[in-house]
Amino acid sequence: MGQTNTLPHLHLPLSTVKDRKLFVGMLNKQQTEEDVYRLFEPYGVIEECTVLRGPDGNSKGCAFVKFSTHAEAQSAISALHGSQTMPGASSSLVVKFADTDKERTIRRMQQMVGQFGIFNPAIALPFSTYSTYAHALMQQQAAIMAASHGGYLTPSMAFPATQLHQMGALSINGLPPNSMTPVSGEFHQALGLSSPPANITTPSIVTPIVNGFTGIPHHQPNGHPAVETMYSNGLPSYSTQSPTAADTLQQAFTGVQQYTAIYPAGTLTPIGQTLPQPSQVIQQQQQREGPEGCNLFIYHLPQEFGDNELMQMFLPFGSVISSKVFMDRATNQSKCFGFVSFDNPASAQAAIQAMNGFQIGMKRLKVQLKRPKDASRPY
DNA sequence: GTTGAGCGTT
Repeated sequence: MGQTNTLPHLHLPLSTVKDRKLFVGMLNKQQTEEDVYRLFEPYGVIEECTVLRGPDGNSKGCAFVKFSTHAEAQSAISALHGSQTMPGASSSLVVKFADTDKERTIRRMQQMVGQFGIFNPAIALPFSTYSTYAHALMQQQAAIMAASHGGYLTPSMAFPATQLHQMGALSINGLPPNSMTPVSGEFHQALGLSSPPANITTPSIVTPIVNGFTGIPHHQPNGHPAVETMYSNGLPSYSTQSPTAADTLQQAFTGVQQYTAIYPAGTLTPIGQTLPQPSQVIQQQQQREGPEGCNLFIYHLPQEFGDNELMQMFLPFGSVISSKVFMDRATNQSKCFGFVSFDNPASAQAAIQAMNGFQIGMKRLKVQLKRPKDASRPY
């Protein structure tokens, strides 16, 4: 005897909203409630259908659809998730159960950390009753994270205060450190940030190997020219610079050579850092820009450069707090520009002086301060 | 060919 199509409300306690409410993503911005309704109608009785919109009324490209039963919602997922790509959408339709309240709370905290570096839930959340709840949630999350790491890693052990500062974790002014530290640690783990975002110290392996740009011959299996060959065609334009600058540049490119030799394409691990176990590979893209005057825009990067090669190239000028090469999403190819952020403006200026106009192959790097996003703000 | 995207949780 198999299952029969019993009506859920006969046996289950009143069906909770969350197990029959769906989040729908990857709609296009033109699709209305009615369009979404028609899409989901075949799979059950729809009690609610809402397209999420911004303040200006424009669709955010996603929606909520609430069915009358869990089974209907599940069947819609099975039938529709990934089934099609809406015109103008960047990937196929997403249909999944909507976040629970807990997940929503955590998501909000993550957003606030990403935007403001706020790690104190009493500040991050608008109401104190929520902050108590959030704190409990974070402890729960921290326990899970700790368990998955073998339980030995605490944030306070993993990060010196200076490094936390670089990461933007201690950015609340006017709060005594001892009021923040315990909370920030738990929060840090709750957000899955238990490994540093980048190797901030200069890798020791760069230092001893300074032999010029012809480098160590090695071949890459993918048929791309090895990165170091790009620097072997003549000494670039920095020859008028001081010997100190030249040394620094040699270190930079030797770093790239060493890096690519050890970690061929695609790995995310900076040199000098042990390869993480898969369970430790956690999203670490929260941090973005550094302070004003610390963020560089770099254009004409070699096609082969990824985030880590970019970082290696700029590490000799200071503490790189982030590096990002823009990729074409469709082709997964570099767009040959990117960003590097330092923790202080002097490093950024030193990097500009040394690297702007640097010739690589047929191109010269453009290295300049990133344009501020509010560049032409009126008043 | 040019500035931190994208995927969005009421």
